[in-house]
Amino acid sequence: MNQLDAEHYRLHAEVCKVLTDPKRLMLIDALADGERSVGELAAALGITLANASQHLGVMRHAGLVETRREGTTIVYRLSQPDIVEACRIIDRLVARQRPATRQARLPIVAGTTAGSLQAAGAAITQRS
Amino acid sequence: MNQLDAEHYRLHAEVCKVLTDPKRLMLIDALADGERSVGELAAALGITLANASQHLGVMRHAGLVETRREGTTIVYRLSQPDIVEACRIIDRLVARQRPATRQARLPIVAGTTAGSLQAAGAAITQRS
DNA sequence: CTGGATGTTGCGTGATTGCGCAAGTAGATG
DNA sequence: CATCTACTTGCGCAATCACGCAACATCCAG
Repeated sequence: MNQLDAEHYRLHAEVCKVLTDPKRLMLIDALADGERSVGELAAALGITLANASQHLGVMRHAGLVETRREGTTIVYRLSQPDIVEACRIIDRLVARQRPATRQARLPIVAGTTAGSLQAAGAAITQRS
Repeated sequence: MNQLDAEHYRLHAEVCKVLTDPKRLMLIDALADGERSVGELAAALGITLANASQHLGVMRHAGLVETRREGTTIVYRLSQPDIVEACRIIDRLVARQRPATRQARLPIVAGTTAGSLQAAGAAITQRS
């Protein structure tokens, strides 16, 4: 079962490095809904075009996304949709352990934002 | 569907940072089989005790492992076994894209090692 | 209390990473 | 060809990381 293959672990780590940046995770989520141009993605995340391009370049280099040219724009899509599945698992894992860290920062229940409450609710209800 | 929650993505990225190092991936695989002491793990990976302890410390800080004291030894176990599932997905993903990168490095078919041929075969047959 | 086995932590170093900014490339348009 | 739009890439900086080494902590035995 265990591979004991150092090279394999190195490549696995290499792929995980892509998931190391919040913006790249947002890009994956954005692309999970379908292909998008660099400009659309940059706008969606509220980052510069150059920055989006850099992150997408990293992802492309790792083989997680592919590009298609359409006129002057370049359209990105996930080439390994399975990665979304892996992200979902970690999402749930984070949601599971987030409430604990949240409580540390929110000693009182009262004035929480709608967003955080919603997130907490989702984490609890969340099964699937 | 999309969370659009920057904090969530930050935490997700934080967890993924743990998976960024080959040795930590090996530790996860080793712990997937059951709990082990630091010494056992260090020996299994062929690294120093200090190094293993450091990596395990990172994993513990991220909430992926927990410890139990047993005499003088300290036993680690996965506290989020789901992480193994996520790793499996990325494993398959890597195995799927490895042959491609291999071919780039092995222009001729002839003298390939048994290992790489086997890996390539597995990746092709693989379709689960 | 002494000594030994098992882990953990602090420090310094070399390497990697993310970012903004500016320059460069590629296709469309006039 | 000139120019505009949509991207990409090179550069320099600040921050983070992995590792070895050495010092420290913890538990057990005698």
